[in-house]
Amino acid sequence: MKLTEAKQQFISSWGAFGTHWGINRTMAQIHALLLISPEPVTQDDVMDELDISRGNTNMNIRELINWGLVERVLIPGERKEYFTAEKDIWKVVKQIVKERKKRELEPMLQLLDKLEAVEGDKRDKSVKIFVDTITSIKKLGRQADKTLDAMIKAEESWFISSMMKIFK
Amino acid sequence: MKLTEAKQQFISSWGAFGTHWGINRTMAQIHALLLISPEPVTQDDVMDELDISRGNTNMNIRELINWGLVERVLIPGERKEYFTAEKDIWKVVKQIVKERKKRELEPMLQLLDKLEAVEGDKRDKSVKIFVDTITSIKKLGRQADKTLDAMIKAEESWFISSMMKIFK
DNA sequence: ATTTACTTTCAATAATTTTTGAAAACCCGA
DNA sequence: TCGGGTTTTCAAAAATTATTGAAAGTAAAT
Repeated sequence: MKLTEAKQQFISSWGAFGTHWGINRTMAQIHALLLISPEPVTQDDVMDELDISRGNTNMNIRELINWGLVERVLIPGERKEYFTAEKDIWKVVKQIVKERKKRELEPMLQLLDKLEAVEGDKRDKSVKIFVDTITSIKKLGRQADKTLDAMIKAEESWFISSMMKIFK
Repeated sequence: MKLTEAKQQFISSWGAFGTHWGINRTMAQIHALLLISPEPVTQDDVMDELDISRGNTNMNIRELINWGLVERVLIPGERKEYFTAEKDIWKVVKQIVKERKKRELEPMLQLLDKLEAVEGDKRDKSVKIFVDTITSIKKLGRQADKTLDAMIKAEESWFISSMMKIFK
């Protein structure tokens, strides 16, 4: 397979992959493009390469910056902005985990705390099953939260070797 | 907070949560409803409770069955079908992990294998960065694959205590 | 064999999400 | 402060995804 074709396949599947994870296709594609670009690229490069509008490109690049996955790069003497993606995949994964934890897991845990305190007699079956469900989701959620915290702090090599020990 | 209100909040946030994970809102809501229902429920119960149409209810229940999260229950003497969700949250998580691994991670790893074998000279910078990116994604992906396999097989208590050891 | 109770399908519609592109804002240098 | 290159915004349009509901399908009961 030729490089050009391989790049396109990568970009398009990374995009499809993204949609399964609540990330929009274009944002994931731009990320993929930046990941495999040796040099920083401009908005116009992205527009040309992926054939999308200026507005769309701009919004999604900004969103990637919010996620901490892409950075602006200023090239001395150049007026245009250039962009580059973090290339260390382990860092990328940690960054995504960190953001999603903050945006999704933490609010969910807060909600569960509130819901667990529902009024009612636990001898009532529907109260019991509700509270039990909430409690067990919370328990697992808290464990996940701790585990992810540790992961965010971990070095890749340390993390992987720990996993190896457990899972052989 | 009253049980009725708590239930509604749970259902609605579980639905919102689902959308961040590539699951449609309704499917997640039905799942939430079944999770907190002490007894098996019928399609009509779901329709009434969530105020959605028959067709929609039917499709999403079937999808939950495909995911292995919900089961049909036949009640002797009753003509109607009843449905019930797996209540053990650890099993639910394992089931979801198993399905998503099969549907997403495995195909991605296969693609990466193909892409890694791209033609071209690694002294060419754009070839090098492409191959390096693919290789490192693959490496992490394979580790995740193994880890998830171990998790799928694990007992909750064993799994959690292993995690505790690593992450204190 | 027909009725009745229920389930499934799917074309049409509605809702939501994404994308566009032109206008406005921004920013640097002259 | 003006001009031109660049970025950002956002209302409108397009694309995608979810939902409806009526008709078709299925199968137990009579």
